Amino acid sequence: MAQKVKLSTIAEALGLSTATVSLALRDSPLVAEVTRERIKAEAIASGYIYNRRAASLRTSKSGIVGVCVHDIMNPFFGEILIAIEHELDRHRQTFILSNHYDNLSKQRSFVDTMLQLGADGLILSPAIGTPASDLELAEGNSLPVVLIARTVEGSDAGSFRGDDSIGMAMLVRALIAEGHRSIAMVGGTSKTSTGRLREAGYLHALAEAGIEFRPEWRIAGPRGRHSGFDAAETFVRIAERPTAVCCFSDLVALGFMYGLSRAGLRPGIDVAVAGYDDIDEAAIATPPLTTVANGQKEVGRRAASALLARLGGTAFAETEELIVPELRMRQSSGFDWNARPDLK
Amino acid sequence: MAQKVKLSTIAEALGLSTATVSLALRDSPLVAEVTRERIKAEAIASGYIYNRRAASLRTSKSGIVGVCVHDIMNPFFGEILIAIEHELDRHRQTFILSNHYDNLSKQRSFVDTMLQLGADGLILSPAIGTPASDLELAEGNSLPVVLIARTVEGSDAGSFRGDDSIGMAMLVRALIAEGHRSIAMVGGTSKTSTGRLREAGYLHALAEAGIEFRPEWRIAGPRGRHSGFDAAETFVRIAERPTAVCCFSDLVALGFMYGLSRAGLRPGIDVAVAGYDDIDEAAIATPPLTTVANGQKEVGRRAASALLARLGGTAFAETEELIVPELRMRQSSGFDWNARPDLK
DNA sequence: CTGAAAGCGCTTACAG
DNA sequence: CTGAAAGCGCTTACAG
Repeated sequence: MAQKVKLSTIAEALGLSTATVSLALRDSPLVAEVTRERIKAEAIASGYIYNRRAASLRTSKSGIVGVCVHDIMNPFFGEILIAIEHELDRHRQTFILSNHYDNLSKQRSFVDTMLQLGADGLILSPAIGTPASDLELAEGNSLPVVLIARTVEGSDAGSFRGDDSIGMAMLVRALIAEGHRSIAMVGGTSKTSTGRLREAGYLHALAEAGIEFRPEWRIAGPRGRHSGFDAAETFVRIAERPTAVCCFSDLVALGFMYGLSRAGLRPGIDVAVAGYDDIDEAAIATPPLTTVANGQKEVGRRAASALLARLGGTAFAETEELIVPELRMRQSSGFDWNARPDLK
Repeated sequence: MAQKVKLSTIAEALGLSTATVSLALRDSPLVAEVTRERIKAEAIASGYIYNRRAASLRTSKSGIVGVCVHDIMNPFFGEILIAIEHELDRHRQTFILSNHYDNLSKQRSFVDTMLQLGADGLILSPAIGTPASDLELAEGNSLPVVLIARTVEGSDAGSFRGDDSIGMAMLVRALIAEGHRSIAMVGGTSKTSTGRLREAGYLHALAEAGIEFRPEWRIAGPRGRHSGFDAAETFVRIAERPTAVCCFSDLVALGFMYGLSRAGLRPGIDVAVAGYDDIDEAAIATPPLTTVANGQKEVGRRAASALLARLGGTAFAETEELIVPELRMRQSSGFDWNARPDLK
């Protein structure tokens, strides 16, 4: 390791030119097979390390895809990210992952870094308040952008996600079918498209069934486990407590169920609870969580494929059709009417 | 955005040299203030994007730090990563995050990519089976490595982590103090230093109290929520069922508690359960989880500081001292002896 | 099938 | 305080 090994080191050792070495290392048919083998052997023997920065400077391709979401620790994104990773790996793209925590300036500095590194593409779950011009800045500097989970108003960047309003409406309809006439919604914010659409689905299903919505049923805000937990405190203080609660996400629902228990209420018995996303944990939770499968894997796979197609210059291989949500009924919504004879 | 703007574009527009522009943009005192302001204004006006690849090729500094752990979705790592991110952000280093899923060849390809991109440093939670030579390869190519959570035998790479054996021993002693004489340990593997050390602490505390360890008490393997859930099935089939269980991690414990409930046993009442790590969720879980605080924030902060110090050429600012664990007693370990009169 | 030469966009001594 | 020139390590036409 005394001296850094570069193409020219190999070339000199073998009495060849750097051009030949470069071609051989990338399996060009232009180089005779014997020569290629000699070169590869020498590269390994000498501990050669390919300098991507130099190559990238020359070719203006970096093999890097940037991925930025609110929170990589959120299992919802985790499942999407695994699918993206899988897809990008297959195409030997390096991916750079980051959180923006819904902080616009963090997201901007990420996009900036990607621009500076010459990333080939971007997959974004846009931070709250992302203006279309931010996406145009990237696109304008030949950095294609694909969106996941959320949309950005006024932008024509493709977005891959589930059908949030339909999904939430399906869920609320199912709760109504179980006999519930007072249903709260916990979590989510109107600042995101996801929040707006799920709330719209909730309100739509209520209206459709002729149930009059009451403002105190809507506890907006929570988007994580901890804030879901805290929301239970607000919930138990509602004068005429709803018999069912649909949450913005599974994470919120799981935290909310912890909060109900803490308050002495049994989820699934005293209060019906439902989540959204069907993350891995939902099926094993206590009680198992009723939720809506939101196609995370499909979202990740399609977004990555769409981006790769754009990089390859191919026409959009993937459609932007919304992924159709599926209901997962489990015990958390199995409200026990016998426990509340007053409501019968 | 018609033509790509580079240093020379700005230089020409202003009738200056690229050298001056380059210096001005990096706030060199060598450039007169008026000139600097003119240059900066022009850079912004023209939409100039700094090309880091070019700069990095020239300076052989990339401003990139690679971070690779088994699973970024694991909240244990999540908490470490936040601390690392915070520390690196302050020093304007870009960090590239990746999972290796304890797959050695994934880890190798990550290290390789970092080498190719000319990363300045690496923070690694080494995959199972990582040989010291893998770390030497990186170091030998001037890529400094700092370890978190685990150690690598035969390597002198600094490792930042909690004192696993002491922590687990403390926990088991506490369970013994509550009156338990039969304590199982669920999860973890002897293939990692963490697994070996926590098991050693467990065995040590038993021996110390004169309790004879029984092989069926040790359910090795699980390291995630789902496998913790599955382990409960094995646990309930133990002939003389232990009254307490200490788990390899909080994630395992949380899954295990779900599993116990599924099997009809009440965690904290029928079986005392404890975790390890004190992740955020532990305190709000049902029941709240007894565990050991493992200093994730401190691990992340120290590891990042140590790496940055090495990059800066400073002597190691952070010591490699193990972080002292702290007990967090909560209700999950509050076994109700009255529920099992046979054991009194 | 192989080589010589230019150039990607920066930064860094070195002059002036 | 500013400029001319070399060079980081690749790849890519272009010759031969």
